[in-house]
Amino acid sequence: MLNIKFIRENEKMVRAAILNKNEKVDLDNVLNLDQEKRKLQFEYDSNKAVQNKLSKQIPTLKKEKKDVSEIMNNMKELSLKNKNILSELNIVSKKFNYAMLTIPNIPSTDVPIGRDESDNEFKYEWGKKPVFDFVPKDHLELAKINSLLDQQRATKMSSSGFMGYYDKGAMLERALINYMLDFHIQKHGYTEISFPILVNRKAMIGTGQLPKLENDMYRIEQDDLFLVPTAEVSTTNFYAEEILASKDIPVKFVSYSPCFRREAGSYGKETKGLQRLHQFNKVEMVRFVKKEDSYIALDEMKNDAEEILQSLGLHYRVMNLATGDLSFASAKTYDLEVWAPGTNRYLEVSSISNFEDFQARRALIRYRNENDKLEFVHTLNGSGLATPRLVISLLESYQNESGSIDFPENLKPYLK
RNA sequence: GGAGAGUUGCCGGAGUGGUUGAACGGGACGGUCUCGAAAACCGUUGUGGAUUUACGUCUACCCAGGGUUCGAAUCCCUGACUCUCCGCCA
Repeated sequence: MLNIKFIRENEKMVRAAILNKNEKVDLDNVLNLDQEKRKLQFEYDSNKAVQNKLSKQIPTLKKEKKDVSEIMNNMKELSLKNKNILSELNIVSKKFNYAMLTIPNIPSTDVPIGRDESDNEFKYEWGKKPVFDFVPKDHLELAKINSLLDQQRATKMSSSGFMGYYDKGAMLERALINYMLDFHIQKHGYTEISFPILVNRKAMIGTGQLPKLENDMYRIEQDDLFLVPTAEVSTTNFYAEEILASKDIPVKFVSYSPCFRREAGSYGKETKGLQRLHQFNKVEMVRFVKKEDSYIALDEMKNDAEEILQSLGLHYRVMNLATGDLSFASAKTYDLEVWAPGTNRYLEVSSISNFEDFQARRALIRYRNENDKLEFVHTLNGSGLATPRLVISLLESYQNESGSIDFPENLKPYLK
């Protein structure tokens, strides 16, 4: 959520952000509601002031045994009038609050302006594409040869878009999760947490998935709970409605969770095999930092994620997302795209984002600064990493001509 | 799922209709005292909104949302959560 005062004073910038992010928001409506709300608030406050003042006189007058019937009658009228104003104010406030939730965050100044992912800016790459003296197979062929995946049975018991891992495949995935968690905990100083993957509406609004993406989320109607699309939701909401002491931040959390995405309308879009699933596993990093530190933290987190890929010897490139590809809540996002030689594509395995105070305003996460003043924290998160595409890249990068796989040394202790 | 108890400020805890943003105690912060510290004493100590150049003023908030009333932390209704006991259960 943006600060309404900021919106009033920087209307142009907000309009540009909405346009560049391909969002459809009626900003005029927001500004009108804001004005109307303030007008009603003023009316209510000044009427209430009169009412309170008169009301305080009543007990004294009564003690002096004076007749209060006339003043009471006047008060009745005043009170009724103000109640009407209040109910109007409540209606306008609700509309205003909702409208505020539909305004996206403003992209940082060094985010390239562009329509979609084709405008993402290439920053740099690490390693080289592996060279094979045979035609590399894609991960589905390799999985078949080694009996690692079973999509048919997953679909049988669930529905399309779900994947099953079998034998060494299941072990590999579990190994990766543990490997990455240990890596971030031991080498990068994160604290592991594990919180519900079924969360309420408020939490989903807090991190910005709602109201925009309701159709892309799995929802338990009976309880109005949502399956998280990422551990970001439960991890960032850890501190919702709390005030942190200056000494308690920065906070660095890492959390593993399954992630659920309906991906409504994305069928046929590079969905083969492990590329795009309704359910997948992911290790997620989240940071809470002071506002002046968030861009340094963003770079650190990008490195944290990169080191996983480096330690596994996988070639990848780093992209600075263009405004049109940036998520609703993000101010700046780096994507790490790992190379998959058999699929012959770069695959996104990590998004690392700085939300500045956008999520903190929604979820009400604040801290006391050195001067004891309350400030909104800056929140960040980054995948570290998502397993399915990492599995694709590992299988395809480390394949032999026979179809067997030689996993990197670092992973071997986890594969026993 | 059944029965009961509760939810007040940083914490403990009072407050059952009127000047209560909230007694009292603790903590924290500032000051006096001291070579320094402790003790003692004095003072300060919430958040949002509106308005103001500013000092300030007004308003809202005692789990949330409604209601009664001239007036609600206090009465009524609905909901959430916590605790205790019983049932069920990995």
